[in-house]
Amino acid sequence: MELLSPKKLEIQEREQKILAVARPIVVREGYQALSMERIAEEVEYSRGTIYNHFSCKEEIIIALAEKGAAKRVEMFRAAASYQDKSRFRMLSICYAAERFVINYPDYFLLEQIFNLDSVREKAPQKRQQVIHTCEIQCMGIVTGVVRDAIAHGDLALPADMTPERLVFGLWALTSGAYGLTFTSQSLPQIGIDNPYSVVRSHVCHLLDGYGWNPLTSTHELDEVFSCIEKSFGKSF
Amino acid sequence: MELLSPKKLEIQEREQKILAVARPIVVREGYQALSMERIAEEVEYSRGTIYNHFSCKEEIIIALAEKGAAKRVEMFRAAASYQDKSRFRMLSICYAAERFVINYPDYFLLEQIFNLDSVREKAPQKRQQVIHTCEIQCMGIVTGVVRDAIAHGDLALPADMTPERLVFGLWALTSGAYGLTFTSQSLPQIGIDNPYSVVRSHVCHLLDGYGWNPLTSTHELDEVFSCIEKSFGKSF
DNA sequence: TGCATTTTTGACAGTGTGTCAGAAAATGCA
DNA sequence: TGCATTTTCTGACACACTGTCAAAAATGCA
Repeated sequence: MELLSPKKLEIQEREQKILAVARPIVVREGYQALSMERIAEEVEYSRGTIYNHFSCKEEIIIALAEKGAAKRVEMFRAAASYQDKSRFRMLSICYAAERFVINYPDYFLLEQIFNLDSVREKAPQKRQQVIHTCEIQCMGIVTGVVRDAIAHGDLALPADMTPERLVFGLWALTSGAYGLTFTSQSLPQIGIDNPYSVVRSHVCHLLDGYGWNPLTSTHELDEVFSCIEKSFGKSF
Repeated sequence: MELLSPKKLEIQEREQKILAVARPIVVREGYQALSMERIAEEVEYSRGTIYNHFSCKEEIIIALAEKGAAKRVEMFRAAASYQDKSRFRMLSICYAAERFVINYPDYFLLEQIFNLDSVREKAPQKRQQVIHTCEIQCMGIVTGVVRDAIAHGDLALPADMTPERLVFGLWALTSGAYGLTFTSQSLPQIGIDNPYSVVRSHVCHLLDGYGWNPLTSTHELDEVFSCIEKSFGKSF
């Protein structure tokens, strides 16, 4: 399909190499520690060459975050396509969100950094658009499951609630919890040693609060999730 | 109590002046735009003098975040001290959390910046401790209300749930939602024009999911919150 | 091979950091 | 008040990083 000259190929490869070098720096030492100078040293090209690929270090952050966003879409899509009761599909997506954070904590951290205005604003519009599109895609996948639930009579939303609003709540709950997991120093001290199981529990009770059938009783919770876990096997 | 020499007083005042100058820079132009150089220019002292007060710009961020954390504790305390049914007190605290973000978006943004490892790690341990203590205090206030609810028979938690875990869920939901409100570009596009009312609704349904009495029916929701709003009047 | 095009380089000007020796100011005391 | 002592302030210094651009090197094609 694409017959690239050796030079073009080298350039493409170098782009990936730059990202590969940048990623551990950002993740392990923070955004502050990332500098074009340092990247140039590590990939053994001059700073000018790095600037041919990325206009600034913020663009590198976004390029990394893009990969994460695409991965999440992929995982959500797989989870939603699982054929079963609507509630089970919803929980599968929550499981996917959990696995995303556990399997790719780097991507999650990068997302947090990207979310800072000061970082996002410096990067080119086009890159931001890619991530935005992924966000909308995830949203679409999850609201799709909610709509299916309503269509199948598993769920009846109150007048002031829409599928989007419900999903926003789940999104807030999970991203908030995982965010706190990474940033708050208080969690172990107050006895939250496994935030993931807490999130699972809250998601279930929130769905219960909206009457999304079939309700999950507490003792079934682990069972349901281990069933979901099995059905995905090693694929996540 | 404290008879300070005029010089000591001047120094104290200058510290506040530095913070007052730094705050709008961080909030309006982002963490990137804050520099000791710029602060020095604006307060009309040399850079060396600024360094006598704060070891680095990260410490300035934390000093600002400290004020916000203290404010939140104050608001939570006021909300929890409201004498009424446990569920009503819980919702009052959620209202306080909402007002905090609405009234002091600067503080909320600063908190987000402070939460980045790269910023937090550079600041002195002692400052971090202050914020951590505020976090624990807030936690204590809210879990106190949960414990009261259990003691009064308004709430019975399932076996795997503790007051701390429940509060963690509410904390995640609210901080996640408000975080998204500030950072996500997708919200208006998917019809989330008032995230605050969505959070209110989810909090109520989550509490319903746990069977925290008296359950709030959807049409009562606005009523309950406007009642809370009135009871605090202008105090928030 | 030679020449046009593309790619790479590193020097440059600019902005910022954190430190520290010495200048300046404030304070205490006879 | 004058003067020694202490405290506070300053700006020059060494260093790190940014983003640019003219010149150098590599590449590819006739």
